[in-house]
This record gives sequence, structure tokens and C-alpha cells, in this order.
Amino acid sequence: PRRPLPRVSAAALDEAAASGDASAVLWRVLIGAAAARWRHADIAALADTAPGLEHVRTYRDRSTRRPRGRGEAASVLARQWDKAVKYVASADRQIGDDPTFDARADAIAARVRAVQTRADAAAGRWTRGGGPADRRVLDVLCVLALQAVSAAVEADTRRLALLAGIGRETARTALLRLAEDGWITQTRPADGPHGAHWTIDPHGLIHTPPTDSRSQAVPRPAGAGAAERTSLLATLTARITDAAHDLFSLSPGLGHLAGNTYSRTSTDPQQLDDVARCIGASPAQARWLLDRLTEAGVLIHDRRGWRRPAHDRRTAAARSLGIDGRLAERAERYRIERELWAWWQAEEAWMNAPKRTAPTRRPGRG
DNA sequence: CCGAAAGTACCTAGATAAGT
DNA sequence: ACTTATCTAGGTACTTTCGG
Repeated sequence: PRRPLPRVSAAALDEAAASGDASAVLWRVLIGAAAARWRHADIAALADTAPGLEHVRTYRDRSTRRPRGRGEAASVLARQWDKAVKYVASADRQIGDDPTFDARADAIAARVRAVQTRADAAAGRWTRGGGPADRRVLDVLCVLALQAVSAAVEADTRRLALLAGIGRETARTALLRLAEDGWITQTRPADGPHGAHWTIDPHGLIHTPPTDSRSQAVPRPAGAGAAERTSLLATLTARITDAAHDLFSLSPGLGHLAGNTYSRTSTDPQQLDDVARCIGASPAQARWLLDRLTEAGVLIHDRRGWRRPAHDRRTAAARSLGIDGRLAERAERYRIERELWAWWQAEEAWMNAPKRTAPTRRPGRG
């Protein structure tokens, strides 16, 4: 979901950068593009022509500018882009660019938090039958909604399936089940090459209180909404990244529910009851799942409880079961890997960026 | 203007795991 | 041990876009 550039950055993109400080102009463009969730390919497509990207094409030699080589230009852009993405992730720069952003981020973060709270309270809904797949799809929809800063998002079944680490048909039926139970609603059917639109706000709760200037009854510090959105995004992205893995596929794999269980653990030890409550399972079922995860070598069990080892062992475990690479094969089949890969790399750059707030839990694998 | 290509949803059949 | 239902892959039909 790429948004238009903020005004400052759009102006910088058209600025004749050769005469002034070209690197500063480039920085203004990249920051805005990263905040608007552009991808590297989007900005790279403009590198040859846009006046504001002069710094990519040439470098300053005393009072003149000399052209860079093709490879050097690409590496300059890649390096600066990486820096910009990390900067935006750590500093919540969007607040300054877009005065409505904080309020919108606050609304969507509150909605996602409500959905997650309600889901966590629905014990048993996510452990039986298609429940594990349902919960993954719900979490992915929450992430997409946070990214788009909108409760309604376009979500075709393939993209959803790949992000959730499940099959496309499974994702489709999960959507139907979630809709039937009132967790989500389809706002627009599929239209040719475009997927259907779904909302995690079936009753339209978000749009009722608009960003009214007089509704300042609850004073919140500036940037609170943006910060909460960032924090939720980090938590939920880590969760789906942890769960979507070959090890948690079917057959000799440990299954979807085991993946969801693993995604709720961290390197800090947890008690059985905590884990059981997180996934809404009975203590006996949770115990069985934790034992299987421990047996596979991805969790450690001692008298303080269950925790993850310092290094992620999911891939090693999958390899020893002979199911390494399943998800990648599936992605290959769906033939949209290239597209998804770009999104995912931006997301990982986000995840690995230095955190401004207190460190939560570590993202699983780098 | 027409056909090819690409992307999506829906349907069906087989395999596998969970529940009783 | 048996029944049920869930997941997955393959195939089909429909729509839009693009190139000759």
C-alpha cells in the first residue's frame, strides 16, 4: 500500500539538486518515500530522471559534479534507502509530515487492539478445527490494516496465504469462517485482477468519530497514536513471521497450532498456564504442544518454564524432518514471490531497525 | 478489433490428522 | 479403530489488460 509522497518530499523530488546540497535533498525524498511505504523499486525507477535524486547519479568534485558509475549509483541509493527506512521506523517521522496521521494511527491501533483482545479472550476458538488458520489470517489482516492505516484492506487469498504460511484455499475458507462469525466483513468483492477488500471493523466503529478539532476531551501526548501503531505492528509482524515457517506446516511438520504456540513464546521463560491462556487452549493441550516443540528442539524446558534458545532453530528442525523449503516452493508456485519478497524485505528492515521505545521481544529470525 | 496472457475465485478429489 | 472434517493441489471459468 503505497501512499503519495508527503509535500516536503514531493517538492524535494522536483528540486534542482545539482546546485545545492544534493545529499540533503536526496535524504528528504527518501525519508518521505519510506514513510509513505514506497518500496526500493519505486524510488529506483525514478533514479535516472528525477532532479531531486541528483546525488545518486553524480558526486561533487570541488565545484562541479561528476557522474557515478552504474554500480556505484545503485549502491549509493541502496545504502541511503536502507538508512531512511530504519530512520523512519525508529523515529515516527510521519507525525511532522501529516497532521492527520497521528489521529488515524490512533484509531487503527485502538481497533486492532480491541480485535486482538477479543480474540485472545475467545478461548477455544483458535485451537479446534480450522481455528489455527483462522487466527493467522486474522493477525495478517491486522498487520495489513496497521500498515495501510485503514481498517479495510485489499487482500487476495494468495498474498494472505503466503504471509500466513498456509495454503491459498485454506486462507480462503478461513476468511469465510471469520466473516461468518462476525470478526471481519467483505467490503468489496474481487474485481478482475484486484482481490477482494476485507475490513477488521465490521460495524464501522472507526468512521463514526472523525478527527474533530473540538473532541480534545482526552488529551494524548503527540505521537502516542503513531507510537502505539508502531509497537503493535512490531508485535504482530513478529508473531506472523515466527509462525509462518516450514516447520509448522502439515504432515511431518508440527502443524499450524504449534506454530501459533511458538509465536507466543520468547527467550524469557513462561509458565504452562501463561502459554495456555495466550493460545486459548487447555493446559493439557498446551503441554502436549510445548512438549512437541521442545522435542523438535525449538524450545527449551527447565524448571523456570519454556523459552526459546538464543538462536532460532526452526530451520534446522525443519531440515531434520525433511520439510525444509516447503513454503518457498509454494511461493514459487504462486509466482508472486518477487512482489512479496520486496514487501517482506522492507518489513524485515523495519523489524531490524533500532527501537525507540522499550525493547519488547526479539523478532525471531534475521 | 481480436486473441493471448495474467490474475482471481470456485470446485473437486485425495490424503492426513483430530475427535469419539 | 472408525468417522469426520480439514488441508492441499490441480483444474476450470471469468475478468481485465496488453500487444499485434
